[in-house]
Amino acid sequence: MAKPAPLPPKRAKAWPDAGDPRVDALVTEVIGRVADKWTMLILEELAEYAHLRFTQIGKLVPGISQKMLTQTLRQMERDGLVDRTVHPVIPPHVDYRLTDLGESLGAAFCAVWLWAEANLERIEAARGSFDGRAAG
Amino acid sequence: MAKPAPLPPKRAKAWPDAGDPRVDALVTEVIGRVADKWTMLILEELAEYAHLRFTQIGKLVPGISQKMLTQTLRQMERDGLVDRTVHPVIPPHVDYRLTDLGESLGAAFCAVWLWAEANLERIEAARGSFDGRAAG
DNA sequence: ATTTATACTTACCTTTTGGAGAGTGTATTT
DNA sequence: AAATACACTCTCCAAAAGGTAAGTATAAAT
Repeated sequence: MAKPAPLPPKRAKAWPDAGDPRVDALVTEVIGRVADKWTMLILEELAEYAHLRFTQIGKLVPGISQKMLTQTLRQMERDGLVDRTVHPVIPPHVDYRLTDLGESLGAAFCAVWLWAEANLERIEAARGSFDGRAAG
Repeated sequence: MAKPAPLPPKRAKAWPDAGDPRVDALVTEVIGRVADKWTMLILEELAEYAHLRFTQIGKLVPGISQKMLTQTLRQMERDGLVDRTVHPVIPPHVDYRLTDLGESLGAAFCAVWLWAEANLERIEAARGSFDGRAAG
């Protein structure tokens, strides 16, 4: 046949419905911004310690560079996830803590974290069998 | 002072505890892999339609290129999130559907999706006030 | 006979991401 | 007198992500 296949019927929805395309685009953008490696790792540390200073976060998050630390914290601040408090003393003293919004994201993302933890073995098994099939 | 500041006390844990560093690293890797833009968008479409073909997904996910579509689907298959069924006919016919693992990730990620949807306005407001402060 | 549908792969090129390392300014510690 | 703590910023460079466009094979529709 040289005619495009029609879409199958939708399932009963178990997912927030894709309504307004502008809202969808924004949601997508927000998720893309928020669901990244460094943001999640910093979020976790701040969820654990309530308030931390710049260099402390740098030590707690393994492998992060100063550049990424600054950049990620600025983004999180801009998005309203963290509060940044500057104490104008010498040497400088800056505290970071989660806002209510940041806490609620932490709570939501917790489910994904738990999923990853709970399904690590299944994922590794799937990869093993996939790679086995591919490589022979 | 020229001595490093000590860490503040930990809070009561509301987060899955960071235990074994190897598990942590794997969880982080899995989250980094799984929580990306295209994976999430494809996941959503497959959650909505149960089974879809390659070009159908391409049309449903706005802006995705063939390359990214193939690449992301392969990764999802390798990680055990989707099943790929090839019908050896001409022209080729390939169906994609979520596995149980994929469905469960969709369920977990749903909370983040809902969070983003629910807090869009707060995020935009935060950005507006941040940018306002910065630009003067 | 030409176009279209299907599900890709491959090669090339641009954009984005991110790491390394040096610089800033001052006060306390050694 | 020299090093350290702090919270960055800036520049340069390498690597990774990702887009575009062309190619593949074949049968059905026009």
